[in-house]
Amino acid sequence: MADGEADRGRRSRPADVRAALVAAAAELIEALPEADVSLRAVARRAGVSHAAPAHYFPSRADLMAAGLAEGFDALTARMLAGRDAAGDDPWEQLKAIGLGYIAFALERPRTYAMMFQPGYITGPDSDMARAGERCRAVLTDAVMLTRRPEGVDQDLGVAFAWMNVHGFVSLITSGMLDCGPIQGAQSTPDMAERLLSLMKPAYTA
Amino acid sequence: MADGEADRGRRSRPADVRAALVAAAAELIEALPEADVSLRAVARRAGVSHAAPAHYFPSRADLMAAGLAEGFDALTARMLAGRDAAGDDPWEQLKAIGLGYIAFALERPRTYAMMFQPGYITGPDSDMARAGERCRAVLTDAVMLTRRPEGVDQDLGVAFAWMNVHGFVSLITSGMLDCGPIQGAQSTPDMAERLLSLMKPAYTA
DNA sequence: TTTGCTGACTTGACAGTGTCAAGTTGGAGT
DNA sequence: ACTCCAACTTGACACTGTCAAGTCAGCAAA
Repeated sequence: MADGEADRGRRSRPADVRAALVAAAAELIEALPEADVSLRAVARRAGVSHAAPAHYFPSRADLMAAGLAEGFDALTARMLAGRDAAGDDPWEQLKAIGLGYIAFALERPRTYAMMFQPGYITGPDSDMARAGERCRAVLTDAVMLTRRPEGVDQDLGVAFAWMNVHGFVSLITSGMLDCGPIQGAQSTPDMAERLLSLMKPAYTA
Repeated sequence: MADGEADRGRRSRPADVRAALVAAAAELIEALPEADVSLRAVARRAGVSHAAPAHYFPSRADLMAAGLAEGFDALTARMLAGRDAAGDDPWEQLKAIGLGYIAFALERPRTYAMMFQPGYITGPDSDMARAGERCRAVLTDAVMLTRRPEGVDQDLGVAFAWMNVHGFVSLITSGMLDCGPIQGAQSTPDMAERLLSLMKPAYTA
């Protein structure tokens, strides 16, 4: 992205290999169980030797973190799309953000689960941590606009909203929660909508 | 446990080795990151050869599942202890169950996280699945006793409560949520109490 | 007592893994 | 033309899960 000349190289200038590795990692993260996403499998898919990743990433965790940072950015985009499609009511906007969040997590369950796996965020100033921070900011802004009951400060409101959507998708994807047999809920999105509606009292005056 | 004669064997009758393996697995699951809990490390800790586990468990996942089933039972016990220490009000009982749930998860974070990792529950009639079912039953019973607003059926109530506590502890243990900087919350349990209180409108008429 | 058998492991091997050390190579700079 | 160096590759090591084969105590039958 920094330099524009992309014409000269026959193949694989440094930036290309790095980008290919990250892209391959992102693909395999969604395609395979976490334990099977090996450094060597990523290298194979990117068409480089098994030790090439070591030149760009100190360890397997760092390569995974690069792929997961893209996941956070995609999640952020989904939340923003939901918000912008909603009306002007702060609560409706917050709910739309939550539904966008849930939609992303259910579409890319393995990526989502791995994003929250401890061990991949190395430090508070890593790419992945900053991507996560941008994601959180969307939620924080939306909560800030709501008029909450007394005692529900902004941080509490953010925590409540986040733990609801995160808990929901985690239970679904881990197979603990079945939306099928639940009375009156035809589908998972329908169930998500009904559940998020239960949060309303915390975000309306 | 099934047979009483423990005197004859010089050492390691079959039940002993199996139990030692499960106990070693449960210990290592809490002591080490998930990827480091290897079949061989468990076997070493139990004092048997690296292939001994294969005689009792078809694969690594099955051995882990046995350790995690114990985790579900401990979680169930914690929830029951919370409920029994609470008063008669159904909502207070439900909240106490939630706080017990959270306390367990924060005390044994790695065990808890692994319990919800997909891939360890092999089938609906596995030991681990049944332990999970017993755990869920405690929550279901407590929700059943509450008087909920119209439209909040029992399944919806169970899902809402579960996703709240599960989401909370998952965000905490994955480092996404810090209780430190949150206004007015001195500690994580204090924060948990304030957050669970936000669920009250869904469980009171 | 000897024989044969079976369950409960152990030993050994194989392919695959993350990571480190050393080698190779193609292009830029002088 | 020569040097130099980044960008890899090759090779090795210890470790992993799983399978095949071996060992060995205890027991039933002869």
